[in-house]
Amino acid sequence: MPELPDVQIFKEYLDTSFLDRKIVGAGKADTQLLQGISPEELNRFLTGKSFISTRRYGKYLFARVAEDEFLVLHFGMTGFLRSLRKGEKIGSHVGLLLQFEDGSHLVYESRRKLGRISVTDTVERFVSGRGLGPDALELCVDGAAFAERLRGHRGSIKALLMNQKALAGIGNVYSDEILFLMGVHPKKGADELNNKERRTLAAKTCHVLKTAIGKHAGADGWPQKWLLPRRKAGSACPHCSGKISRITVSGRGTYFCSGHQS
DNA sequence: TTCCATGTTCCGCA
DNA sequence: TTGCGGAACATGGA
Repeated sequence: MPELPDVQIFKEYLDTSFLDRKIVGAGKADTQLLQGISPEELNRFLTGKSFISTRRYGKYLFARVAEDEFLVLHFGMTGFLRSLRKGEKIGSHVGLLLQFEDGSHLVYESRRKLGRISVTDTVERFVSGRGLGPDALELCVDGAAFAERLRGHRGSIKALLMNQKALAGIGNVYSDEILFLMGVHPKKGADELNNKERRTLAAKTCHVLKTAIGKHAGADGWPQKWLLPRRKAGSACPHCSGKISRITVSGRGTYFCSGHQS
């Protein structure tokens, strides 16, 4: 589920398990996933170096291997990181396999191959090149600034939350969760919100992101009152007597409670 | 078989 | 000109 909280968990995984280990080879690089670099170039780029530090911005994960050299990972809809078990055969979904000097392996996997692997010299240049808005979690330090960021958009409130140019990191699942907990209909116009509602939306967004990260993006289970564990048409709403419905908003399958989200 | 799926990008339209 | 909504993309599972 690679939205901001999921990518944050991947970052913490790299930080605890793969920092400062020498890379001795980068293989199995899938050319469908590589952007602006060949498998051979990527291998040369990484071999002999190690991850010095990592940084997450929106749904992107940056692993620094030199002063001005970063590996950039984007996970698409189905990408994730894991280590290789001993003696495990490499499956066809592997998009990148990093071998470390100590014998451990890091695997980037992507079933639907919608992820992207690239390199950059600075995070800032990459972010501005993509036109990404401020990172949603970083905006949480300033509620007023966050609320201000939500002003001036015409489309639906759900589309605004998912718009990476307005706010980087939130996708389909967490935008539904935020609006579910706030009790707002996903098709409500973003320009219909008043100042107070924008502040509430900002606060609710931060609450959802931080809680999801605290729950290890679902590995520790979801809060009982959340939409996530019952993201299915016909499920009973834990807040009212309503039922969960599925509609399409901005071309994405959207789940909400027709009872308390109006 | 058909529909749906957590991602981004591109195109047409207002 | 700008921003929004929907289709397309690749692949697998229900």
